[in-house]
Amino acid sequence: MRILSSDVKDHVGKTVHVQGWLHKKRLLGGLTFINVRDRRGLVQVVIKDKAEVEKLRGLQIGTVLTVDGKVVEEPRAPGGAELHDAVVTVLVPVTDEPPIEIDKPIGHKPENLDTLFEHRALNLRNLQEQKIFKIRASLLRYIREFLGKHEFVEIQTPKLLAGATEGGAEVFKLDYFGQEATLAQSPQLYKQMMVGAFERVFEIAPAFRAELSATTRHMSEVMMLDIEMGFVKDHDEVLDMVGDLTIDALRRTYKDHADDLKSLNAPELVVTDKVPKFSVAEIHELYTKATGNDTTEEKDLIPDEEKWICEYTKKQSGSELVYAVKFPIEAMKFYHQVNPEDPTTVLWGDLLFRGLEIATVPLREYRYDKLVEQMKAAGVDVEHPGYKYYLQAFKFGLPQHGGCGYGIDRLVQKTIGLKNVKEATLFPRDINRLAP
RNA sequence: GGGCUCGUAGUGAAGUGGUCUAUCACGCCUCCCUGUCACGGAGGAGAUCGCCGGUUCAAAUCCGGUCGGGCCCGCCA
Repeated sequence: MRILSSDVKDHVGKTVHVQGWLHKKRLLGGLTFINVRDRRGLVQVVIKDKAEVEKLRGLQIGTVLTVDGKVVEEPRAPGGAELHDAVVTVLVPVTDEPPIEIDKPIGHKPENLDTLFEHRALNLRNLQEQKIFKIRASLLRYIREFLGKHEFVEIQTPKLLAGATEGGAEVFKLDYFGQEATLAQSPQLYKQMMVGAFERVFEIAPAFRAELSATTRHMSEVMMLDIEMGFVKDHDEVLDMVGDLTIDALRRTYKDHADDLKSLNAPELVVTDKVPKFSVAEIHELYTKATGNDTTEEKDLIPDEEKWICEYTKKQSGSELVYAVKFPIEAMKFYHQVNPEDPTTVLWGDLLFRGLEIATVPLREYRYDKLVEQMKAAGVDVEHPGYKYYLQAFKFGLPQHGGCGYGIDRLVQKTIGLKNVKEATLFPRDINRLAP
């Protein structure tokens, strides 16, 4: 029966069978140490028999093997135990030298990332690199658990669309049996329709954007968390739900992955029980006053402002999370709700974390006539199949609702403190990478 | 779409007109080594300096083009 690396120490005195990959060889003459890697980590094997060592001659890191050996308690061994009197059986010999080293921490300098992604399948055999994606998996689990507890139904919506989208980002176009289709840049319209069925829905799925952006925070394929909830009394209720979700997921991650985060040099988490809110106008004013760089005419926040307000809030309120709310009407999309208390702004908030926008959190226009009016004003063809069925949901009754589009890759990036969003992505897609 | 930058063994770096017949570290190969854990020691192989053209007595080094990266701005579910 197979014993996993982390359980070896529980079998002192017994002979156990481990399976894994050859991770490291250290030959010291009459004594050889090898590390075997499995899904739990590493186990150290001590080999004295020359014939056993000889089985590994010419075999490279990555060789798949089994080891049968006696578990010996040994304070000098990592984990406190190791295998002795080992019998090695090679299952899949690897003779080619790997193109990158996998048993040492791999540098994430920007100019080296291309090499890492080129050899991603091997690079992810590095235990340090794996931690990023175990943390990512946990974040997603905590998010699902939070939303499940709050009675959100997880849905999946189509990614092949009939051309129309809610506007904004550039879309990928493709041939669909002779007609033009696009790849979804967001499940926006579908999740709103589903409020009419389930009240509260969410989806975790890829979204595709064809922008020619080449920055550390953009990719062509991103993992989006989309949430939509009905019967909300105001914008704050939506902002708080998304804020609470984020705080909960971050706190749990920092608790459960404390060691991993530390070894990845993640910053200390500084959050409060509620995410502080500033209007865009307030941020422009504060930033202009503090830096002398006048942004009061900007419709959106500039990247430097996003960084600045995060640092400001961390200092003033002890929160690395902050909301920018009440965006100017010039920036609105047709599905946003205009602020009834100030028609020059829309009820739309951006959630910022450690200097980066990670989610947009608006309240939707739910009144059919008002929505049609806003769509027409935006130049949208309301008879187009991409919009017709969307409007049907409103015509037959949708309550006031709001939600968010939330960048999972960016959340992972910022949680760990990675410089580039692509480092938080298994196989990133950008303007010049489509493989592996 | 605009701007700025970088391409040197498998990997990461040094070298920015001549002493470069290109240096170092890791990895790889051979040998030595009984407590390694970035093991140590001795030796060895491995690079037409991204590609094309130009300037020059002389180009990894300067210039132009090209291909491939990176970073920022714009744009942005």
